[in-house]
Amino acid sequence: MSALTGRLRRQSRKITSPRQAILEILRKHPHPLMSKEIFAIMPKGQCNLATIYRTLHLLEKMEIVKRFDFGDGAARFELVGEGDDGHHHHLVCTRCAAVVEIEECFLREMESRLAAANRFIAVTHKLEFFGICSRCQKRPG
Amino acid sequence: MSALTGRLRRQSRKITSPRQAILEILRKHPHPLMSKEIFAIMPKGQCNLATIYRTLHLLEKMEIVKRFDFGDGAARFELVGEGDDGHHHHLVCTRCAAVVEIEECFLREMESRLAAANRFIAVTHKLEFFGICSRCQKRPG
DNA sequence: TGAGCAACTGCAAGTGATTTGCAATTGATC
DNA sequence: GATCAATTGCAAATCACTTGCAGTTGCTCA
Repeated sequence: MSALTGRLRRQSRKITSPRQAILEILRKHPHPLMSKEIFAIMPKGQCNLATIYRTLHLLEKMEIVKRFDFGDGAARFELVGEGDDGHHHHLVCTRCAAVVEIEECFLREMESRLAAANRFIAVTHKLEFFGICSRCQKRPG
Repeated sequence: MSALTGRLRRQSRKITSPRQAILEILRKHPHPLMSKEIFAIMPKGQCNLATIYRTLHLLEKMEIVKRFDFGDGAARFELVGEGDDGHHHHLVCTRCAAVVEIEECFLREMESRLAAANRFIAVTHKLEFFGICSRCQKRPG
């Protein structure tokens, strides 16, 4: 935690109580969270929703959090580990939104191949898997 | 084209002029198009924007078009070929939005692996590559 | 310790993509 | 050509997210 606040301070950003609260929630919930969810988890009145959006934006730019897109129109964020670039993927249940983190990613090689073949540089990718989890398979609907 | 209208008719959907116009535009532009773009391409007053949204929704449900998400907040649609499921990926320039279609997809095997390992069924995936195209590399900014 | 100030925050209004209620219109069927 | 459900246009409503602005609050430095 102090490492994070250190990074903030180094860029002359302030350690405010909303920011601490947001980081704390992200640390306690090692899952992709939407701004709205962070807001709901947080004790009433501790911080404005707009501030959560602004903070997440800042933390993303500082590479302290990573943004994920599950295609439902709401961005989700996860804390990035020390020395990690946060790159990984998920398997998401389309019924209940349960999320499984996926470690392996063998697409780096394909990135370079695509970059060379199409004269692109700085190629990255976004990949998410979707399906129906075992619990939801048993439920009707 | 008649194959498409046939599919519409079979589900007791009507072949209306807005729908024909939309399908025609998608056929002429084999690239992912946003609703807004389809609206702009279409001769003024030929069809309402809301109708485009509704039509694309319907066509997607009927698997006549496929939805893609480039992470910029606007959905894009492509016509799906006959007998094809439309599954493929793109390499998108983050500066000028140029799009390269990517045929190969070797993730089907990984899908089954993930499904088995996590007890999911009906696993699919969304994958897009992003980078900077050669033209944009030469421009400042 | 406290003055000074840039960085922050809350609030409310604004965006931009997409959806929806409803009354008028229009294909498809007979 | 009548009939009727499917469609459309229009305007208002959503939803996630952003922004202007005036009032706060961490940090720095004397």
